[in-house]
Amino acid sequence: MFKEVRRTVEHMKRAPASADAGPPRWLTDEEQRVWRAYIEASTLLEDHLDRQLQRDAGMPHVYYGLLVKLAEAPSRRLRMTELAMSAKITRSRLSHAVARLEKSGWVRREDCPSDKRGQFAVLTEKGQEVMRRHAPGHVEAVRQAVFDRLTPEQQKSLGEIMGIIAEGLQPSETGADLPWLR
Amino acid sequence: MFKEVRRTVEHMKRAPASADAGPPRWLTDEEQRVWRAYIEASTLLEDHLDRQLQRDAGMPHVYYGLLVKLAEAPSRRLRMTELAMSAKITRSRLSHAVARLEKSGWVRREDCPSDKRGQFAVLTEKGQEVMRRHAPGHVEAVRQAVFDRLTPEQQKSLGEIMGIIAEGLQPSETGADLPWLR
DNA sequence: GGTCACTACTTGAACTCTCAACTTCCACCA
DNA sequence: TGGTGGAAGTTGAGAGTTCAAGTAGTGACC
Repeated sequence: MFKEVRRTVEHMKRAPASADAGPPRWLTDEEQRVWRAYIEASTLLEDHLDRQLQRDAGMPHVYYGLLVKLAEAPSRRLRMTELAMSAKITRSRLSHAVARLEKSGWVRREDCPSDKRGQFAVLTEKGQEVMRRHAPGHVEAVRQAVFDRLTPEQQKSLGEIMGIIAEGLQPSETGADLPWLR
Repeated sequence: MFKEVRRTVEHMKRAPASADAGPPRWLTDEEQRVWRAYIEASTLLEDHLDRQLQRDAGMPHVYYGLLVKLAEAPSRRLRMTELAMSAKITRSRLSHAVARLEKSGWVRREDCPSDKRGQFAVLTEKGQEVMRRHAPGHVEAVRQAVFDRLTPEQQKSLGEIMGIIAEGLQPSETGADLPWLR
């Protein structure tokens, strides 16, 4: 992915005032193959699941994920920020999403009694019904695209690898740039 | 991810006229952990790279990927459909994207001499310049988020796994629902 | 050489997401 | 008790994406 760029860059003079840390650590050919495979698979997979869910359930994959989180939560309700955190998205994105899910009748908002700024997103009966109806199709799509194609070792590996990457992107330090704190 | 849904579904009567193929093959707890890790990592990673590139280079990650493809291509030009195929996106999405990249001066369109319906997307000098300037920062971001955290075995594994998934999502059959044929 | 199915690409509207305000409320502390 | 800084959530505008429909050109067949 960076080969041709490197060719262009390598004969370039280092900018004198540049405050970077040494020469760019380009990806090796093998690393490039891995990275390309990742980009292609994740692009195709997200497209595939979005399309399946949009067609069958009338919502994008992320929105479906929000309903799942709510279904898993005690009393099928979660504070907005908790939900954003759990879905790894910004509160703004969530606000818009919940507005739309509310319009579809699958989620409703409730005020938080203990904190007047707070809002709960609550899965409605209609929301549960839509999940019952479409969960099987969705799991099947995930299976076909991912689990049916991987050996148990590869599945284990995938979980470990993605766990490491996810962890690395949400450092515990204060001031970390996490979507739900933006 | 599907546990609570299962709980709701399992005591449900099978719809008599349903034309599905047997009971839903729910994900096991372990599969759910893997899937959740994948969703979280890919969400966070795409957010991270989008943000880095938007801040530094003024474009989203996908658009940057298009410039990379063009930089790698002979004469730094590709037919629209080839580019869409190589980036795994729809031609419509690409049309809009190229329109924007053209407005920024990083890409220009050229007519195809041999097929009057055809268009080339061509990386401009300004486009090459923007890549020279921002490739190092982007590679560094990818390294920090992914390669620096994985062992060589994990990297190899990741490449194989994502290769399998990508392959599975672009079957060679005619009539396959591929984004760039939509 | 006419027509017809198909290919290449674009377009506009509806939808989603980002970014930067903005409102409201909480917690702390003087 | 009355600031004040930060937290919770929303909003609107602009950017990006999808979907369905459109234009225009190709090529194969009769």
